[in-house]
Amino acid sequence: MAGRPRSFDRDTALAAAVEQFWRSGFEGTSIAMLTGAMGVTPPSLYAAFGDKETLFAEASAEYFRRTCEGVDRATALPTAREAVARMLEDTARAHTAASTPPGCLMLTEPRLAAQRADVQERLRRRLDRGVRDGDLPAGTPTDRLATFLVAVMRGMSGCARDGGTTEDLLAIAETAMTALPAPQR
Amino acid sequence: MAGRPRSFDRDTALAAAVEQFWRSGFEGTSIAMLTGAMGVTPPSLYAAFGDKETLFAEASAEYFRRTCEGVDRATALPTAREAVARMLEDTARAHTAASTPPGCLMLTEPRLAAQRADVQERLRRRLDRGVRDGDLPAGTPTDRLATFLVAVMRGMSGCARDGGTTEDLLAIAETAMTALPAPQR
DNA sequence: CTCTTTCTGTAGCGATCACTATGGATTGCG
DNA sequence: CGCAATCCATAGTGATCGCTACAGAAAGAG
Repeated sequence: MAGRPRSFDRDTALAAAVEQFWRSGFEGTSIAMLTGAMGVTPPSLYAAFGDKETLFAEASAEYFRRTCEGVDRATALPTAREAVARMLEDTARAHTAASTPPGCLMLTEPRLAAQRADVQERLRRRLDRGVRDGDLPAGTPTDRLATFLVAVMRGMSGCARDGGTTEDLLAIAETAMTALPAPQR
Repeated sequence: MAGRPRSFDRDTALAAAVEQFWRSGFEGTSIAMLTGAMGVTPPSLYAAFGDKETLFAEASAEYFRRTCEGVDRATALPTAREAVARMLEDTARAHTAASTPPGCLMLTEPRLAAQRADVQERLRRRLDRGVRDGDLPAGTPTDRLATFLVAVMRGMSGCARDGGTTEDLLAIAETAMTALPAPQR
């Protein structure tokens, strides 16, 4: 029943694919780049991950999973203001980390609009909770605010890809924070 | 001395190339797509515009020229606040115009970082003038503010590419305006 | 008209794209 | 061991990439 075991670690190879797609996007990444980065020959890649689209779906899902961990940690903070501030700071640092490609795969890749909408929705729900908790004034347009914040994070990603530093992105984050309505008193 | 005249209008063909690059970016646009959109065969394209990089340089320069017209109109407004508001509104409408592809070529294309830096610099200079005119408080971090505003516009472009409406982008613009320091009194 | 110059269309160049057929290598099971 | 199952490496599929050689068509100069 059991055949020859595969000679590479699937999770390690997937992580390499994530980084490659992160760096070059879906269209900019060729199978040859993937096999090189993953240390796997084309037939092994196709046997283990399916075609390029399927591999990208799995890689972007893994990326999204990691992203959501950070988002959940941020949204767990006591106030909406702290949650948003943490989220923007995390974004600034993650997009400019030396150990990973600049920018954000999820915010850059055209075909990941659904993931972006998901994050935006999580953000909006946290803002809604902030309104209920009194962190934000009643009547705060949480939907518009969430749309704005996702746009800002997308801009941060682009800035990082253009060579922007952590400080540049943190400055954007701080400036964006001034758009949050002051807490009700 | 004079040979056979070319059978197409160079400016019209260039405009078609601009739109094609605008829609699909540099890497996403093939010569076949360009020749199709421009109504020109490959040898004519190469004779009139050079290779793909050269054509893109000319097309993006043309796009940039049009963009700067709008930027200049906005920066000519009497106050920095009006200038920024106009610029963001123009951006919201331009990125969602029905007659052109969604989003912005200059803000989306990775290789146009120099043009982005140029616009950011123009914006910063207008903000500096605002400080001198008293439109903005003394000590306003105009450089950080300009970086922020370019990031927001880039986010608006991405939002438009994801299907965002003019209203969505105008909401982002309005929210971003609240990050501008109140005028000195 | 001929000659030169320039443009146009066909057709195809080598390279790379995503992807796979084939055959040998490596495992567990009996 | 033999057998079935699974994976690996070579090599190559047709399609498309950016780009161009070639030959015919259309203009002015003489």
